[in-house]
Amino acid sequence: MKDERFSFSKCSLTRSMGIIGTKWKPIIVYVLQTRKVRFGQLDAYIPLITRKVLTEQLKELEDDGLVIREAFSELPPRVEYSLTEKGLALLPILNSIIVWNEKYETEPKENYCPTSEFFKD
Amino acid sequence: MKDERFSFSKCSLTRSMGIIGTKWKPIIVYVLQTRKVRFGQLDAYIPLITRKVLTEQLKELEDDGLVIREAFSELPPRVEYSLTEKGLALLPILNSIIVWNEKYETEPKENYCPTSEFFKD
DNA sequence: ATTTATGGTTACTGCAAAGTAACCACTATC
DNA sequence: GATAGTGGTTACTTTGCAGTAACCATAAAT
Repeated sequence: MKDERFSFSKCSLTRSMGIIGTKWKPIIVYVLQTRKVRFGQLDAYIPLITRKVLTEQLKELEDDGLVIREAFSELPPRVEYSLTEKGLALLPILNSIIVWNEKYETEPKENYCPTSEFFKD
Repeated sequence: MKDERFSFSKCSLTRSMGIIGTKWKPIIVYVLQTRKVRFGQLDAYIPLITRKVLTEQLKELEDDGLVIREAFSELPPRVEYSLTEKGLALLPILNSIIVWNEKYETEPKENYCPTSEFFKD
């Protein structure tokens, strides 16, 4: 997030929300898990995300130190994304957020968060 | 957060970020802890927050089921805010987010998150 | 030439979060 | 009357997130 109101805050919580408190980043991190995933796989697997937003968010996640982007010199072009240690450390927090929400959501809804379970090697 | 792109999402993570992924709500929840705190105390203790935003965020936190607002029939007017069980359950998550950020922040900064430690009974 | 595969990029738009500035209501005190 | 205490409310503005639509580049296959 480029919003300096978040990133320039003296409060660690606020700075953190500037990184993860967005619509798509948590999902991307959650989907990556421990795998290396290609752009097109992410695009196909995360419902409703546009390639424009996916590109942006991956770039920001890379800037924020959560994601590694590995480009290969080959054609068709091939790029793989994976989590850094920092990104991996966020996973249990995301899981606890899901558990928290599902426990206390007023009108319980199904959880359709994409996971990495469906990726084929 | 009124943004329906978050609250109407099928993904529990996205709905959660719609509730907590904002600038001020995490701080407000963090400050409340287990205490009953008055509007003016929150205003005085959370640096830089405007009464306008504080009012809004408290209202939304109440709507989201994280905060209880208790108004007393007296003058001067007295209103007290406290966390619900749902709000209390979020505290350890906020703590782990702080720990995560401080561990992995590129250029470590001081953490000036207001806490409830300074409230006098 | 057209389509497919791969990973994007660009121009534009709408909307909500957050901020600024001013104001409100009631009561009590000086 | 002015100030202070309490808890707000209102009108307006700025900014960035996210979405829409179209396009780009390279290579290979039909």
